[in-house]
Amino acid sequence: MNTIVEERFKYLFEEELLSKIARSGQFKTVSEGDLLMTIGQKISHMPLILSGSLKVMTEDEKGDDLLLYYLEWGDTCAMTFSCCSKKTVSSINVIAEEKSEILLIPIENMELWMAKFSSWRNFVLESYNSRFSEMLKSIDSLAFDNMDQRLKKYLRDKALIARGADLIITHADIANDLHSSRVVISRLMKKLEIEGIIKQRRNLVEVLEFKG
DNA sequence: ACATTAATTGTGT
DNA sequence: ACACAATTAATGT
Repeated sequence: MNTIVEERFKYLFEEELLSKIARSGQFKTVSEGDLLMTIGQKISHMPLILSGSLKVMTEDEKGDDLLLYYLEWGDTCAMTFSCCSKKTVSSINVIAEEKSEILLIPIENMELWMAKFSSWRNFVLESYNSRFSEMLKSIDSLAFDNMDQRLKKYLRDKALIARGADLIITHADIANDLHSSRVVISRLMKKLEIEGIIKQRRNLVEVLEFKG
């Protein structure tokens, strides 16, 4: 497992940090649908994603899930970072999108490494930044309520994560992730199909844009 | 292979 | 948003 940590982060971190990561990190594999973190839970570790992808969501008052963003390898959870200085509970749900390998780092190490390693500091800040701006975009398009854009982005992201154009998914699933209703998704999907952006059969969406 | 059923998708109001 | 029609996949006989 040392090897996979190196592979992923060799170019980001110096030797000393790499070995500390490998030593203090707790390796874990999760399979699709596994819950890594739920709202209200105390945060004791921050996850580094080695492979696979995770889905980060909040809940609204009604308990509906709202997708915030995906995490892929090389990412870390920005929300964890914002919580780590104070002892706070999670305000998000994190579930595995697919079979994934992660490394759990105790949050005590965060502050330590932040002070000691500039590469770590950069990594965390960078990650925090990009997640933050992604969330801003999400909120933006949510406010303007143009589902078109949101759906297209969703499909693109999804195809990227699946590393392929074929998504095994139903309209209802999409509607849940996007906080919309199945009917409007169906209508938009129909449009996209006519526009030649996607093709679909039952339980399958092909994103034509993503093909070699 | 066929019929039955369930789940997904399409459409009009 | 709702109801219903049409289509497709899953299952049993």
